[in-house]
Amino acid sequence: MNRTMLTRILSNPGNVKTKFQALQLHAQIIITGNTSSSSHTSTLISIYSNFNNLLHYTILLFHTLHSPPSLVAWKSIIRAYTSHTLFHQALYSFIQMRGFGIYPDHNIFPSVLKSCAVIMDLRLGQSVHGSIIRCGMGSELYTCNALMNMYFKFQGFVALNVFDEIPQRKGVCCTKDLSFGSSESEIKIGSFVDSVRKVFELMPKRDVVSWNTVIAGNVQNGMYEEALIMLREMGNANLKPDSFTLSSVVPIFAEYVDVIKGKEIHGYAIRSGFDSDVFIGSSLIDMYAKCTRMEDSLRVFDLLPRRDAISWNSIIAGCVQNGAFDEGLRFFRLMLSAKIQPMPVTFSSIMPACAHLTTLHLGKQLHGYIIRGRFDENVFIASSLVDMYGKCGNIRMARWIFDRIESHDIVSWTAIIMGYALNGYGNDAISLFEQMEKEGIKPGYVSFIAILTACSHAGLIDRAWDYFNSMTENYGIAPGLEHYAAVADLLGRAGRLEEAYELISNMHIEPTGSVWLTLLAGCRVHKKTELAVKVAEKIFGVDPDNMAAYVLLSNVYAVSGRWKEVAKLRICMRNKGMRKKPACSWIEIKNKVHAFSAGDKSHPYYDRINEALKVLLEKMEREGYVADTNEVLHDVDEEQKKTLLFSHSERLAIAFGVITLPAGTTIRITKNIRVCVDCHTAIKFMSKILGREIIVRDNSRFHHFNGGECSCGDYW
DNA sequence: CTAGGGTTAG
Repeated sequence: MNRTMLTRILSNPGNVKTKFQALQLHAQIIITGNTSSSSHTSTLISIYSNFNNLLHYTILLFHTLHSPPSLVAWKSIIRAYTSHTLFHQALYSFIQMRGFGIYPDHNIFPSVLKSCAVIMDLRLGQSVHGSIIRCGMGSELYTCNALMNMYFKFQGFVALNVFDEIPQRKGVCCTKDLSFGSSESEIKIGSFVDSVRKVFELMPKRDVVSWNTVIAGNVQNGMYEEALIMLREMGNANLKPDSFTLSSVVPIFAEYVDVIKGKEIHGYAIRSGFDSDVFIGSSLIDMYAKCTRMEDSLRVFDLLPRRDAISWNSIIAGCVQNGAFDEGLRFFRLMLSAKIQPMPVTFSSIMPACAHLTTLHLGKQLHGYIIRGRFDENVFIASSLVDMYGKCGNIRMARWIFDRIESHDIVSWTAIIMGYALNGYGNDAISLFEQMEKEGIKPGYVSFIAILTACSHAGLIDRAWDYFNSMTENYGIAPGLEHYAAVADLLGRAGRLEEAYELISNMHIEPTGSVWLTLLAGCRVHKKTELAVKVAEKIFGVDPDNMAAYVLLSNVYAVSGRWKEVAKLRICMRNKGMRKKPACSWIEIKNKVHAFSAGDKSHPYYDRINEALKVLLEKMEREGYVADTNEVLHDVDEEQKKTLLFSHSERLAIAFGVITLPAGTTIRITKNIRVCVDCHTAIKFMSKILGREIIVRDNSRFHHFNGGECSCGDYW
């Protein structure tokens, strides 16, 4: 190859199609001794920068330039850095280029603006905008699109309240190095949406990307109505929504829980042939799931021709959010066997399933996976681990992980406080809450649920009122159903039933059946039949099929011996097709869950369990245990009542734990309804006699039995 | 030759 041929090739760099050709060309330049020609080298840099894994050659060549790099060379190196997500380096090169007095041309600005947007350099971004205007590029289509995108990213950044961090985020980009723009320009918080509007309005021509950028930006900043207006205007401008538009718009209807509108978009996507798009698919899966339409969600997932990590995340999160925990776990396993790498969010989505199922072994397994994948430093994941261990009753592990989180945010604080609350350590929860406030973290809606739960489970009425009032007065948070329920529950169980009734009657939002239900439970504990009937009527007024209310009311009647009423209720329930869910307890032994229901004789070890219970009972009675048959709500004689008590599901599960687990280890069981008074007393005796910790999780909390005491302080 | 999208914990 001679010089003329070389020049011809280099004058038409678009002809270089493969990496091999590029390398060959490089060799030719060296062979023909043309290395000192900076125009040849610049062309080669630009050729190299088009290829993905030739970044090192690009950089190397760039630094061998003898004379100051040309605009082509600068653009190539900036483009190469940007495409390798090395945004700081890209911006540094841009600033250097300006330092050489070289004027950028229109097609370099989009990359520069993107880099500013990614590394959140607000100052440089605005400064580049100034120079764009001064270069007369202020109405160039691509540049304007990139500008609008950048300003929307900035807006989101400001909304996150992390504005203080900006000086540290400057990185290598020091504004003073810029030879253009006002280096000390003030950043006006909240003006970024206005900046977008200005850019958008001044655009002489807008394409689909312009509209998509504005629509997506509005959605990401929570301005849904504005986004929908823009969608309509886009149509008026005779531009058809594409797959990008649709996948930005679908999340709006997920947020609005508007499945009708969501389906409309879905239909449009199908008609336009976008329904196999992974992006749209994922947002549709999420939208249907948030609208509790899991069948539709699953169908979209099944019909996707290609599934990436995000489609898997969406379906897993959807299942878990809708309470289909086993299904969620199934998809998680399928994801792993489909060889799709889980992402940090995957764990955050699946963890609540372990927390709800209290499958500690599964949670531990996931924790192991997280540590091996080095995901454990992610705050999201750490918080969900704290939550999971707290909800599985392993408060020590929850605390251990909590203490290892570098900087605690509101979510991790709330998770640990809730952990202590559920496990009956009300005072620890309160001192953590105070510590959180001291460290300047403002408690939010959920934090108050946690602290009120803590007060409720520890019987701290005055503290609860203090927090309940301070929530509105000091933090401007209006109490929601959960807050009312926690306080009503506390008052109810403390016997202050009239006060609870007053509270619920004067709520600023309409009370639901479940709020009244807490009071009904209080009536049952304190045997207040008249009030119970009144409360039950309130419940059936808003929620006629509330089964828990039927069960509680029938228990209230049973306590006061009104068996006729009990029978009437039973018939009523049967007519409504309701069946009382049988009491059931579980214990996990060697990763296997063993379930027991009261009087259940089906377990293969039944004889040994029964024997163990008998031995235990003898020892308990010697220690002073007397069976309390008051709580047996069946119209039977004393002896039968005792037999019924002794075969309660929690006792069977504990006895099975005693005969299978090594002596001294903790026995953990889960029960689907509240543990009864007599079993609570009995388990206290058991923990003392056996000299081991027994942890019982019922449907609302944990009981840690140790040395004859329970963490709930007999208050539950 | 440069620009835009989906999933997340209490």
